[in-house]
Amino acid sequence: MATIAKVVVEISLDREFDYRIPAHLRDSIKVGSQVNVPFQSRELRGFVVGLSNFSAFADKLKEIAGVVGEKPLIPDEIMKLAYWIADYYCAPIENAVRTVLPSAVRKRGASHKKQLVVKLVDGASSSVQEKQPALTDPLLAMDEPTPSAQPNGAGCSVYEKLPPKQKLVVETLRQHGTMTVSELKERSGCSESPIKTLEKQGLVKIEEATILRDPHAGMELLRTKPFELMVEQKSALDTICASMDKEKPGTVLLHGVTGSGKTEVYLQAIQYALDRGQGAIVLVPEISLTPQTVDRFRSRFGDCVAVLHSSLSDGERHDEWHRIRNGEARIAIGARSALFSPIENPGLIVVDEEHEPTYKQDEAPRYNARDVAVMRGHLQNCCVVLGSATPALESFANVKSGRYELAEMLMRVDDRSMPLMRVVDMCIEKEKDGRPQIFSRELVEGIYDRLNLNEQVILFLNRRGFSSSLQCEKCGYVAECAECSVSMTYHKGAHKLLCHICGAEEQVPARCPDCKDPEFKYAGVGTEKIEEVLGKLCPNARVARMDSDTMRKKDSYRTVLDKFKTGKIDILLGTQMIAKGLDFPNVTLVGVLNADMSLHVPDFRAGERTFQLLTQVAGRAGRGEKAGEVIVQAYTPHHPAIQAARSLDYDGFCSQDLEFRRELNYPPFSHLVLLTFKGGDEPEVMGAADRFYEHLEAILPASVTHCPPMPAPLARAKGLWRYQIMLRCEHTVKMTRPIRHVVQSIRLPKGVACTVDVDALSLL
DNA sequence: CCCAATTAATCC
DNA sequence: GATTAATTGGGT
Repeated sequence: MATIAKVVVEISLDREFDYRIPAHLRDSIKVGSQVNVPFQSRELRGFVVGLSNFSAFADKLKEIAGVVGEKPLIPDEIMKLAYWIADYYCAPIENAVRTVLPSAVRKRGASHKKQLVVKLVDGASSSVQEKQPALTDPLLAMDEPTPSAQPNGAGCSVYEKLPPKQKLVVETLRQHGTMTVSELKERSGCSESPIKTLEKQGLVKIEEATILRDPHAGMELLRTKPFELMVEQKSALDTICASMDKEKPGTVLLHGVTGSGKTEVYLQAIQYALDRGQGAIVLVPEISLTPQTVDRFRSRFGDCVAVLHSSLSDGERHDEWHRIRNGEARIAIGARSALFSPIENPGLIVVDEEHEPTYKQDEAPRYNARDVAVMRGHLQNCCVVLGSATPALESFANVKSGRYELAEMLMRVDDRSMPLMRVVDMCIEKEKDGRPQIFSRELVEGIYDRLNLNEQVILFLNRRGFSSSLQCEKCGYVAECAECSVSMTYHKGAHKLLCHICGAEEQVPARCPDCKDPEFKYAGVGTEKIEEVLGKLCPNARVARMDSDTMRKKDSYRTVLDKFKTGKIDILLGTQMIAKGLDFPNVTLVGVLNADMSLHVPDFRAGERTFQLLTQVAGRAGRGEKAGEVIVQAYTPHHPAIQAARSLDYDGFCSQDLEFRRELNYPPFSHLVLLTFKGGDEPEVMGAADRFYEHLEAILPASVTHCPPMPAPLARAKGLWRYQIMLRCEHTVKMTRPIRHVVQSIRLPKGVACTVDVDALSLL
């Protein structure tokens, strides 16, 4: 029996501390237990991460003061995951432990809600029906009404003699079963006194019970049955199930074009896991933006799904977590952090839209949930499915190298064809009219045609605001943010200049601050401007703009989409947020206004991102009976990323982009680690980066590609200067081990901070 | 040579 | 992160 516990405390020290386990706690302390420990002069909370009989600090050991809860909060496998994350992503272990356990569970005072409930005493009425737990068969239809009690009871004479108010209370309880005092008061319309009297007479009981805060209360969904699968879907499902049957299940990359029915494959694969007595985890990129997908899981599996929505309250989150922990929920669905749900014996982990950068956390630990999912699958002998219409090149490469299996679905369901994509060369348009155009003639005609046919249009431009800069025509002055190295965006609606990096607001100057000229040039078009132009182009069309400016209010997203679905909007105009997941059958034209924009960012993934974006946006068209069309406007129409998207040639795009990446030793041919130094004083930041690099260079193995620090593409943000060191190597440890060493050995000047981003996705 | 202020070291 | 020990530096 272990006498020493290794503990990480809640403050970020990145190390373990040894404590003696007092005899009376020997049985209750396990790896993963939350404990209170004396630390210097105070008491801290921490987690037991290991047990031992020896300690190098035997002379100064203190005793664990107490343990929180009976069962360890962190199961073994999740603890192993936390360790792997801390190690691989160069993060403090305490940070990783914190990440795998929601704060709603970890924090002091996190508990189940206790309330007083009123219950009919047995025998008081023989006809009372207890509410049945609908756990047994997930395929049973849920929408059948629970049989209600017969109105006249079993001829109970005591009941007949009750005063009317008390009669009403008993009747309410008979119909709806046990409920809280307040609910009972509301439903029966009585005050508390008749309930109290009934209690005195022994007809009802008032007792304390734990109440589950149900985030889906009152939102019953019709249960669905598995659909008949198409040939490709069936074969994909077979691949997944075969993998699950293996002794060592693997990772399956499910490459399915938009509309090929990936979700139904997930659903049936999960059913297979449930049938084997296993659970499942489903990760989606942005859960608040995919209510339709989430609803499909709930309507197939009902209450054994725990939805870890970002808008849950701490209490709801706490309860959902415990519903998973005690096995009541067998399926967890949510964003990134849902990966750490304590699903016991998971048989399947699904990562939907695996290429999405939102799976990467942008604070320590900077983990990628897709890659950690593969790791969890490996640790728990569980199959992992990565689904996407445009898999990341990293995943594609893992198929090629044989690490992942591939399942492909290249046909849309119901025999629909992929939309036809046309690329319009905006340079030619410019020559025709002598000046840059926002809309090409083809796109304008396309819009008019669709409006005449009463069909709908989606227009996509990935830039919000009215114009991306405000420039003086005379002297060339451009309004820039005081804190960041970017120009201020002009927002016409708010009549403000906004910084899209730090959010700073400024008044729009009446005249140029330098030369006092009152004329400004509005350069770079945003969605706000498009909305204005559309108003002139087609004054009768009903246009809705969707970007983070118009989506400020909580449910405006749902409101606009509902309006679009019911045909109250003709043209939906928006940024990123309308690129994914939307499924509107009446949309027959999708226009992409400036496809080059994402191509010209200084990032080796620019081509890949553009290809993905165009493919995803195109997938919004032609999802109904009528065929869809996509018009892409670009200044570099012949760019391989645009051409590949046009001809729906995923493989072709990959082989050509991989060629360029191989030459420069970029991922997926290497792993990439990005070190960023930030601070308020530029020379100091530069100096710190240089000094770090000197130490690092001296101990880096020859296989690591590296060059000296340079200013980040975004040289300054939120008042901080940024310098970067980029490292590339086939093996991550060859970079992270030396980095760890330098981080621990040299001290950065006060006011300069360093972040380590392993497998960085954003290079800004 | 003193004391405040800043910086480094430690926590089991 | 918070406390304590060590070091600095400007004053007399």
